[in-house]
Amino acid sequence: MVDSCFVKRLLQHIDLTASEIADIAELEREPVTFAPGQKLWEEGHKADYICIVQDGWLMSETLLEGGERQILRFYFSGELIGTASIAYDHATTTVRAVDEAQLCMFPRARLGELFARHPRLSTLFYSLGMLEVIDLNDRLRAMGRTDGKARLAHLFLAIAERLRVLTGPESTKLHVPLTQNDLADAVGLTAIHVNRLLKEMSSEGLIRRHRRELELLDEPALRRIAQFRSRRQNIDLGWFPPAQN
Amino acid sequence: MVDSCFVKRLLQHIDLTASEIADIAELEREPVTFAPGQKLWEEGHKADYICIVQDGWLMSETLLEGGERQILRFYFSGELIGTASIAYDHATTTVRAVDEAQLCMFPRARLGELFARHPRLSTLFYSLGMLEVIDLNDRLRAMGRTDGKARLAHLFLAIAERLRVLTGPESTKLHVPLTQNDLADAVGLTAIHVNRLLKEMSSEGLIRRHRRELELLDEPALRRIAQFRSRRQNIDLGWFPPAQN
DNA sequence: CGCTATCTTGATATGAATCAATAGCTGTGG
DNA sequence: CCACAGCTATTGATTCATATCAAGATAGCG
Repeated sequence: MVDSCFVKRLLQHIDLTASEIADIAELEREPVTFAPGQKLWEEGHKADYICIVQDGWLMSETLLEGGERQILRFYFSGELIGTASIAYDHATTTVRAVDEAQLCMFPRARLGELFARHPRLSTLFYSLGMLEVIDLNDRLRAMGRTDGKARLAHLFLAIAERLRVLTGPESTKLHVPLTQNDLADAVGLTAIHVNRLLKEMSSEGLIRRHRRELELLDEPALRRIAQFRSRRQNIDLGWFPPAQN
Repeated sequence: MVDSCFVKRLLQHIDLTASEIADIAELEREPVTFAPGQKLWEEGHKADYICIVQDGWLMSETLLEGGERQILRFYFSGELIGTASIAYDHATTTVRAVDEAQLCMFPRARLGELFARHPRLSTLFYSLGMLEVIDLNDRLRAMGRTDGKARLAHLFLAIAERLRVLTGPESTKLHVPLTQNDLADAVGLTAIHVNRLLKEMSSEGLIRRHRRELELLDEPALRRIAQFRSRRQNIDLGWFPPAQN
C-alpha cells in the first residue's frame, strides 16, 4: 500500500490515518523523468506546481549578474520541491536535476485542498517547511562565520544526514554527483580553492572522493571542523490538532 | 476593532473574515515588555512558545565555539517569532530584543487549534513561513557570492523593505538600532572592516548613518551594488481553500 | 579517437582578518 | 557635576584566506 516515498517519509514522523495516506498518495500520480541538468523551472518564470521527488538528486540555484551561481539547496527522494516559492506566482529560484530524477508534479491548489481536508497535515507540512528554515540558518552560520574547509565539511555532513534517511544511519559511502564546481557554488568558494581543500581533506584522512562517490572517513573530525549540529530528531507533534479522518 | 498589528499585517495580504480576525486577535493578549539585549529564549533550551511582535526590534542569533556570532534574522512589528523552531521541542537559535520590544506570547498548541478551525489561515501561515525561506535564500546568495559592501547594501535594503511595511514606502530615514558589531555579525565580516566599508559608503554618498539612524541616500545605487531583488509583492492566494467561517 | 568538461597545479593579487592603539560617547555612582 | 568604566567607533600596519590568472593533465563520451 505504501509505495509512496513521500508517505514513507512522513510516516517516520507521524502515524498517518488511512484517509490521510490515501489523499497524499493521490498527489503521486504519473512520475515524470528529468535528465541530468534539465530544469524544472527557471527563476522568475510563472510557476504553480509542487513536486514530490520519487528518486534522484536535484538542486535549487540562483544566478548573479556576473554569471556567478549560488546553489541554495539539494533535494532528495521523498522531499517536496516548489514550496519555497509558494507565496508568489513565480519561481524565486531555478530548480534542476543533478542526476536523473523522477518527480510527481501537482498544482498548488491540491495542497490547499489537502490542508482543508486534513488540518493535522497542514501542521505537519508547516513543521517540515520550517525545517528548511533551520537548514538555511545552519548554512548561513557556516557561510558567515567559518572558513572554506569547515563549510565543505558542513555541506558533506548535511547531505549525509539527509541521505541517510534513505540509506540507513551507518552508511559512510554516499552517492554525491556534484562536481568541484558545484561544491564551490554551494559553499561560496571557487572551484580551484575547493580542489585544494578537497586534496587537503583527503590527505588528512577526513574524506575520500572518487567520481561521484564521497566517503566520510573521519566523521567525528568532520563534525568538529564544521561545528556541526545534528538536526536528526523527532519532530514535536505535541501541538498538532487530532487527525479528523 | 483591528488594533492587532498582526491582523493588520495579514489584512495587507488577504481579506480575513470576522471569525478569523477574532480568533487571531485572541492570540494577542497581555503584551510583555523585553529590555534591549534581553533574551526571549536561548538556543537549545526547551521552548514551546510563539510570539507576535507588537512593537520593537528583535533578532535571532547563534554562537560558534570560538564565541563568534552569526545574526540570522531581525524581527519587526507584526511578525511571528518562534515558528522556525516549531518542528522541535527546543529553540534552535537564541532570540533577543535589540531595542525595547513588546510581545504577545502563546503556546504552540494555540496555533494548531487555529489551523484546525481555519484551514485558510493554515495556508496563509504556510505562505508567510515560506517567505522566510526566500529571505534566507537571498541572504545566502549575498553571503556566498558578493563582497562585503554588497552584503551591507543588501542588508540595509532588506531591512528597509520590511520596515517600510510599517512606515510607508517612501521613508529613506530608518531607525536601525544596530552597532557596527551587530552589522558585522549579520553579514559575516569583522566590525573593523564594517567600519571601513561604512565610511566608504558614506563618502560615496550611498548612505548616512548616525547613532541609531540610517539614511539611504542613493537607493538605486545600493540596489545595483547589492543586486537586490525586491520581494515586495502580493502573495498568491490562488491556491488557498475558501474561508470556512 | 578526438572533444569537452573536469580536475590539478603554480604564481600572483586582493578582500578581509588580525593586531595594536586611540578616541568618543553614555551611563553611573560618588 | 565630575570622573571613571565600558561599550562603540576609528585608524594604521601587517597577515592570511581565498580569488584570479595561466597552463596542463585526465577522463568520460560521442
